[in-house]
Amino acid sequence: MMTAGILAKESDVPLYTVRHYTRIGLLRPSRHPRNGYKVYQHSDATKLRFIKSAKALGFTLTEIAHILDEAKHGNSPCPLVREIIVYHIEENKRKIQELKLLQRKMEKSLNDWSNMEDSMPNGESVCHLIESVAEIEK
Amino acid sequence: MMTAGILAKESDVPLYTVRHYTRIGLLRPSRHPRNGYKVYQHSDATKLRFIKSAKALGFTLTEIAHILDEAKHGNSPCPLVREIIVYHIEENKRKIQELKLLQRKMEKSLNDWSNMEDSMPNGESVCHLIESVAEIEK
DNA sequence: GCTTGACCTGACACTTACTGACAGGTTTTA
DNA sequence: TAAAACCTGTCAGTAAGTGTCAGGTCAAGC
Repeated sequence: MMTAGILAKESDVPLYTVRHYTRIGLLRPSRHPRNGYKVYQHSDATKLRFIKSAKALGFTLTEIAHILDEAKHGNSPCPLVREIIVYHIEENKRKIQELKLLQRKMEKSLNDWSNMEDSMPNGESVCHLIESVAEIEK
Repeated sequence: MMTAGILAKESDVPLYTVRHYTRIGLLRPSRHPRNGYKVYQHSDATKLRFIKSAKALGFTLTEIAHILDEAKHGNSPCPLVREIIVYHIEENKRKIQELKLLQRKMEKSLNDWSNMEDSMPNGESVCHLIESVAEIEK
């Protein structure tokens, strides 16, 4: 039994994150009958810890919501967890390749530009440095 | 002199993107006096081409807006372009390292989990697979 | 018993770069 | 002349927060 601020502090999570999770329904506090303040339980701290761990493993909040939902319905969320991480492993591999490609492209551009003068913009060109990269790719 | 649809088609950009760029002020069409339709010039096509190229090099729309602004004020945007790409090269390097770390973590987790049974959630645990990863890290 | 400061509340705007849908007005083509 | 194609502005949604606002509540000190 605690307020949002206490839960945030004890779980080492910013207060606005606790509020955000509450707003999107990941956390479902009850209400203090007297003042209407949100009241969190010990199980919310467990849940918040789980959310932190899952996020650190690359799970999105939407996926975490599905996992929590599965658990709430009395099913083991583990098969879903295995399925999601397999997908993330593939996606992340793709993403890394994409960023590496961009990295090479940026480094090559900067290098090529070292021999080029700055130019003034006109109706046909904004910055010939960037336009030259597009030209090469054609 | 053309409408949004024509500009989009000629520049091979989705119509909603042209509208989006217009809404955020990257493109500034005049108005047809008769029907109030937006009217784009040849220079907008040049600009749109530039935006496409800059985006492909990793520039954000906000950065592109600054570059365009510099050009509009009659200054060469090239120094700014060089400065931004140097920053992106560093940032992207960092991002790649971060994703590689995540990749190793995910692969190790999936591997470790192959020897673990699925579990049922309770008040102290949601999914022991994910919680075990957090435990190891402590 | 009252004030002050810390804490709580909901609501909203902003971030990135679109993506999609909506209702209604205009233009072109058959 | 009517239907098809295209135009308009506006709004909501995406992911995951981050930040601000005005105002309500609580505990401590005087």
